[in-house]
Amino acid sequence: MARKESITMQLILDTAFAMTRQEGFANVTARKVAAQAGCSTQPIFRVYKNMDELWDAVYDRAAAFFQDYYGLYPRMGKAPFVNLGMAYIAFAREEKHLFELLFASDQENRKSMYELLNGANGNVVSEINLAKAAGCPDPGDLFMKMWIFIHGAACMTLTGDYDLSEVQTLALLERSYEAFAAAHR
Amino acid sequence: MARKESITMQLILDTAFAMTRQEGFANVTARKVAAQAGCSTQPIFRVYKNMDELWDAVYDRAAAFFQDYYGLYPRMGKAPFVNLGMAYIAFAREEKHLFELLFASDQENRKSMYELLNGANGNVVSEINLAKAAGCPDPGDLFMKMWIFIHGAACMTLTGDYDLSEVQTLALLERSYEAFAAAHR
DNA sequence: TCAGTAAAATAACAAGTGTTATAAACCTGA
DNA sequence: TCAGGTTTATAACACTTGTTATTTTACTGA
Repeated sequence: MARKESITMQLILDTAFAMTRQEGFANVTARKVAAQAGCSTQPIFRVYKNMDELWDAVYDRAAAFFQDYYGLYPRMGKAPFVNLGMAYIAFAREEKHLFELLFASDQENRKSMYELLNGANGNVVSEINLAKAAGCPDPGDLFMKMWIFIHGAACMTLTGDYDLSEVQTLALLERSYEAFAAAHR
Repeated sequence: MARKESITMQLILDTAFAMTRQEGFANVTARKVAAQAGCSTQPIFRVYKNMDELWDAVYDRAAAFFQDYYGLYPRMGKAPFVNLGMAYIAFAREEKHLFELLFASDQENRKSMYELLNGANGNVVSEINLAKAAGCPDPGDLFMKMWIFIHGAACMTLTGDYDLSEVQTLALLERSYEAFAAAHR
């Protein structure tokens, strides 16, 4: 019937995502994706109506990527929220552009931070339950405080204003949790 | 000798700065500045060698603007760092684009966060001295923790993930200071 | 008054952008 | 084999960007 498809949606999304990881979506253009994928710009606009649709796809991919990243990140902290926070800060350091896309940009189609963190596995809910089980009277409030702190460290990483080692960060988060939790008693 | 200058450096910088305030420097183009200033693009490049130089000028102006903003911001907090933090967070809410330019972008010519905060008046140093006078054993460390927290809240306002009132924010910062300070004892 | 000179306006260039028209390539059912 | 239809490549369009010739304007010292 017709010519066989050689440039798949997969290939285009893979390429655009890889470029976003390396240089941010602001530097992803139709021609650059095409060059990287070894084709013309035509297949891109066959698969995605326009660049906005490609952005949506890259965004969803980044969200899934973060979920995987958290899933694979080693558990080193004992206090609630600390493991999630460690992964978050490491993600900011190692995946600057993805972090920006997901957590530090003000796009139209962006999900809320809570939605992204909680993901499909209910990461946040689990941690809040942990805090509740540990006897915290207001675990939601504690989460808010911890997350403001953690987000602050992550954002400072982006601009180079925070540069503590993993070990130091772990201690910082554990102690901050302790400080916030103590204030609740 | 020559024609009188009608488009001054002042006018161009004022215009570019006002536009940056409203829509961010990413949306400031030579033609748009010219249109706003009621002239052609030529005077811009007479005064500034290129757009990068204009960026530098706008950046310095923004830094000075933040200093003024802090100077005029009402003192409502008692604990060290709280007033500075309140102004910082309000600045993020009210001057989104300037905040981004100064504190949440990763440009080449950007100053460090500490430099910007401390300014010409030694704002940070004063606050650290206050904490020391209040008997804090490690005021530098306390500042770091407080500032991570404050920066987190400010960055969340940018993305709409933080939306507490001024009164609530004040209470949050005061209590956080207490929590961090208590952990130092 | 008028020549010289600096500033400003006009217009253009070269890149780079998203997107689309057109033409070539290629696969498959008949 | 070959006609129809889909995918792809090639070009092009329309637009925006920074930046720079070129020309016009207007001021001032003589």
